[in-house]
Amino acid sequence: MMMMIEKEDLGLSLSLNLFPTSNPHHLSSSSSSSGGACIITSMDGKSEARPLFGIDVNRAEAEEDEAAALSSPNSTVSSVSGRKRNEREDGEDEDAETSRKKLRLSKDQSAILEDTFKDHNTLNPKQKLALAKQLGLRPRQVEVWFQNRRARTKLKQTEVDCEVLKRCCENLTEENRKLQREVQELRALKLSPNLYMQMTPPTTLTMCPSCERFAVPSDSATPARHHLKAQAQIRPILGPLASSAPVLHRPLDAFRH
DNA sequence: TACGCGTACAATTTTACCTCA
DNA sequence: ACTGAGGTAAAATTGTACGCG
Repeated sequence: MMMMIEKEDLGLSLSLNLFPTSNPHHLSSSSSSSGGACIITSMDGKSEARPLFGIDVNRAEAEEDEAAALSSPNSTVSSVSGRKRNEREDGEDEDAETSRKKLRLSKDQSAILEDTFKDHNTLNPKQKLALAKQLGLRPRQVEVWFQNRRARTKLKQTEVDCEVLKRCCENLTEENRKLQREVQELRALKLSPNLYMQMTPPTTLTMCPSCERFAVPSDSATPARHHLKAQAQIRPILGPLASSAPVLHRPLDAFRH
């Protein structure tokens, strides 16, 4: 499974080239082969007669779709209502088996689509039509590819965002742990007053840049708004323990008891 | 304002292909 | 070597929402 995941990384749908073509536009299915078929022997040993590029579904209406793509850009589902959309193809109800054969894009097709997607992740009708023509696909297929590609991109981005948030959460948890320890240490110091009087200020003692005073327990009990803001601003200079805002003055709460 | 059309998107289904027992 | 089950990615479908003329 891992191999597959690597191979298909980020939807770079580089399918196995079952239809090796020397022709860059390779679409061996183009013109001459429309309606033709080849015998495919798959890895699992099955052999089947399969239209080149699965264009039984695809190729048949390519031309009429091209015509329709501009005037009534299609192809798109919402414009087909009233009857089942998978029946719209051809009108004639050929074998249900072949009516939804899935096309596997060739490497070249995928590469071209990817390149185009890099430039713009949506297509206007003219671009769609041109690309479809270039690839020997139906405009609808190009459209679907872009839709799915956008979905993959979004999913990937969501995963990245999730990972960032996860790390952020871990950092905050760790910092919280450190601050809790600090609180405990300060409490322990408070229990021995002599030591407490001689101690150096705690690392989290903050100074308000607007009034230039150190925050003391009484201040922090009813902090003015600008104090809170100021503390957040100067926090970065207070050392490694002070790296995130949400728990700003908590350690000082320890002095209240 | 209602309506039809075209498009994008989310969710889902279907298909092709891979790995492994 | 062959086969079927299970899993994954991606092509395709379906339903919905939105903007525009």
